[in-house]
Amino acid sequence: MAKIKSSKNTTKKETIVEKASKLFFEKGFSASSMRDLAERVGVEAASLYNHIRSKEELLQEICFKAAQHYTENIDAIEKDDSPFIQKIEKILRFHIDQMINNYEVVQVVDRDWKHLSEPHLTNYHNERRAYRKRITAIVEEGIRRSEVKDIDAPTAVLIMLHAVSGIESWHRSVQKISAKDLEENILLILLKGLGK
Amino acid sequence: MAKIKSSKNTTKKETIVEKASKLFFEKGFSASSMRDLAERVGVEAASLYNHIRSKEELLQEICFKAAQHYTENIDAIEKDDSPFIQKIEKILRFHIDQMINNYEVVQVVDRDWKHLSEPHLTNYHNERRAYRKRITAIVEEGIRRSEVKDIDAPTAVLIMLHAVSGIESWHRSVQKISAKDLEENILLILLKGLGK
DNA sequence: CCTACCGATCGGTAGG
DNA sequence: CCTACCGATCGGTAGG
Repeated sequence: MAKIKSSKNTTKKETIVEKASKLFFEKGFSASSMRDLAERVGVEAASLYNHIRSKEELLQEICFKAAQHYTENIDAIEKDDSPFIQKIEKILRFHIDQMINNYEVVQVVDRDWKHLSEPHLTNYHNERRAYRKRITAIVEEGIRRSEVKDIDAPTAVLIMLHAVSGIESWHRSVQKISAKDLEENILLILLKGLGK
Repeated sequence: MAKIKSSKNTTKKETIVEKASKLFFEKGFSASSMRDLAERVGVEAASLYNHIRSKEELLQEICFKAAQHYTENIDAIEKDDSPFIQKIEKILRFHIDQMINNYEVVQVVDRDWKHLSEPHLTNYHNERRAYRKRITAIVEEGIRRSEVKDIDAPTAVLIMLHAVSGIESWHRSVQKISAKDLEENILLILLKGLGK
């Protein structure tokens, strides 16, 4: 009776995953119930299972789709032949953009990926580590070429990725600066530092 | 029969809160059950309720104790009459220390404070905002005195606090640098930037 | 501190 | 896509 709305370009499953991203973002994966989700989608809880296999499959979709997106970006940046400090800038800009425009997914992945079950948990963990290693390699090459300060590269990557994850709360801030100003401020801080 | 171990300086309740911090850190607040916790404490689930009122009270204890600790630190830093860039450095060092030595609590608070119920949720939210405002004021004064770059202060605070939260995964890293090196690297990156 | 137990809610299935 | 329902587990209480 109450059918799931989905335009030509999105399947019903995609609609469910999208609603699930927002729900999980708001309540966290574990505290979100399939009845919660069903209500937002506009059907009975049992009906969801015609489109998905389980609650966890939703988390899998969210995590691995995001991982794929990240991998595609780092692929492009590695091929790029600009200076390494610019590669780092591009990585930062990508993550800032993601955090501004796709923050529900990014936050859910970061906060709840540990709730994946095996073998997905190990797979995801490996993808995550591989991704960070690729960024670390770029930072290390930047150091070798004297484009980047002589710092511990893994630490720098930790700082870069987590600093940007803070932008999530920018969405709720009262005196909001523009997305563009936010991006430039973050780049200035991370590339040039707070001190004068 | 199976009594809760507690040395002279810790009450049974404190022992439970400590075990709860570790459990919540590992599984998240919502996915942690009181039966999980009871097993770690070494008693039956029902016995926990002789020491605590509810599961949520544990989260309250964790969140507000941490908040108090943060407030005490910022109190001291405000009284301090060193240059503002050094105040910022002290704030960073405090948070780095917390993340290294008290990471379970810090992570639980950051990830799960939203699961507090009213009026605790609003109280905690206000404390959090007030704390950030006090740091923002310090950054702004640093800018006014030309000790800090002319950046958007609220953004700088977001970056500072969240960059440091990334250290949590340092605990699980394979090639671990020392805590001291970690701290100096983070300060170098945040105060002087990645670029050369 | 434990045994025994409660009502509520969970993820998910059967059958149409 | 819904109604009806299942077994499991949840936070928490009564009573000793």
